[in-house]
Amino acid sequence: MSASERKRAAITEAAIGEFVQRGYAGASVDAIAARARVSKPTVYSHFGNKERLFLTVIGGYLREGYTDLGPLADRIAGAPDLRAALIDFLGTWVEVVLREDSMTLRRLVIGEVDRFPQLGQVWAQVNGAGDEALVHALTGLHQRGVLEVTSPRSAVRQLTAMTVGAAQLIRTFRPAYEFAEGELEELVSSGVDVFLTAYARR
Amino acid sequence: MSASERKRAAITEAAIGEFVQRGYAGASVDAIAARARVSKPTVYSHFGNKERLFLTVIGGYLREGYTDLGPLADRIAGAPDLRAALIDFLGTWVEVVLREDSMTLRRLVIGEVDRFPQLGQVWAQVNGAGDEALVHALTGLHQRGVLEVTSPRSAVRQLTAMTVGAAQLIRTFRPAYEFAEGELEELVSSGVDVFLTAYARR
DNA sequence: GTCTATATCTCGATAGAC
DNA sequence: GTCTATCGAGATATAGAC
Repeated sequence: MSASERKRAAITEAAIGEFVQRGYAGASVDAIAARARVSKPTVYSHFGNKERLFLTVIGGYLREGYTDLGPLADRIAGAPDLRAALIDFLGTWVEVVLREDSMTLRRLVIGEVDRFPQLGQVWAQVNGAGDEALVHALTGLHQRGVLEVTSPRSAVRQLTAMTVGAAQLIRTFRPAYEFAEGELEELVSSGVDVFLTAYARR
Repeated sequence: MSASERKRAAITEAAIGEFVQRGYAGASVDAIAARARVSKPTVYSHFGNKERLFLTVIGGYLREGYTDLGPLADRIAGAPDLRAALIDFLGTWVEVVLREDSMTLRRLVIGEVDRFPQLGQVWAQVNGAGDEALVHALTGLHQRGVLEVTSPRSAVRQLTAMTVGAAQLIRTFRPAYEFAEGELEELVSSGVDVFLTAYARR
C-alpha cells in the first residue's frame, strides 16, 4: 500500500468517526485532518470537498458494514424446529442492529437524508438484502406446505417490523435504554408466535 | 399580545423552520433572527443561547404537534365491525404520521438524539400516548371475550409496528417514496388481519 | 502528492447606546 | 427590551513551495 493510499484510508477512518459523532454540519474538515494526521489540502486533494467526502465515506461504510444474514436464513427453510430457527435468526439480526455503532450510523443517515437522499437509497438497498433472504426462505416453506404465505414480501415486512423494527424503534429515540433481562427475547419470540399463528397452514 | 410576545412567537416559528430544514448545527442564529425580522440580541435575550433555543422550540413543537387519537380509539372497543374499526384507526394514524412535516421533524429529532437525549424522551412520551389509547381498547376487548390478549402492551406494539411502523420506515429513508394506489391500505389491512388472526379467541 | 500559510467568510455571543 | 456594531474563534477552501 502506497503512502497516498494509507493517508486516504486514515482520512476515511477519521471522517467516519467525526461525522458519526458530530453529524455532517457539526464535523469540521480541520478536525478530520488532524485526527488522520494529515494536512487539510491532502483531504481536499483526495475527496474534493466536504460533501463528496461525506457521501463517499459514509456510503462506503454503509455498504461494508453490512452483515450478510443469507447463510443464517438458509437454515430456516429446512430446520426441524421452525419456531426456534426463526427466533434464532431474528435474534441475531436484532443483536447486530442494536449495536451502538449501528444505531449511531442509522441516526446519522436519517438525520441527513433530507440533504443527502442518495444515502437513504443506499441504506434501503443494503437493508433490503436482509429481507430478501427471509423472502426466499418463506417462499420455500410455502411451497412445501409448512406455512400459507401468499405474499412473502408482505409477510416478511410484518415479521421484521414486529421484531427487529420494534426493538430498533425503542433505541432510536432512547439510545441509553437498557432492555431488561429477557425483554428482547420475549419481544422476538412473541413476534414470531404472532407470525406463525397468522400464517399457519389451515 | 405585547410586542415582546409577538417577537418571541416570530423567533419560535423562524427557529423551527431553520432547525427542521438545516439541523441543529446547520442552522444559524443569524438566519433565524433575519427570518423572524428581529435582531440577534433579541433572540439571545429571549432564549439565552442556541442550545436552549433549540430545546425549547423543538420540544414545544413536538408536544403541540401531537394529535390526540384517544377519541378515535374509544370507538374501537364498541364497534360492530372490529376489523373495520382497527383499519380506520390505524389508517388515520398512518396518515398523520406520514405527513411531510411529521417526517422531517422526526428525522431531525433522531439525528440530534445523541446530542440532545431529552428530545428523544419527549418524543417517546408524546408517541406513547397513542399506544396507551390502543392498550385501553384492547384490554376492554379482552375482558369482553372478543379477543384473547394476555399482554395488551406487547400486542399493541406488534400491531403498530406492522402498520404505522412499517409505513414510517419506508419514508424515513426515502422521503420522496410514493406509495402506489392502495398500497398503504393493503399494508394496514394486512397488518390488522395478521393481528386479528393471531389474537382471535380460540 | 503533500505540506505551510493564508484568504475569506460565517459562526455564536456580547458591549453599549437608546 | 431592542437595536447597531463588533469581537474572537473557527469554518471551508486554496495558493504556492517543495
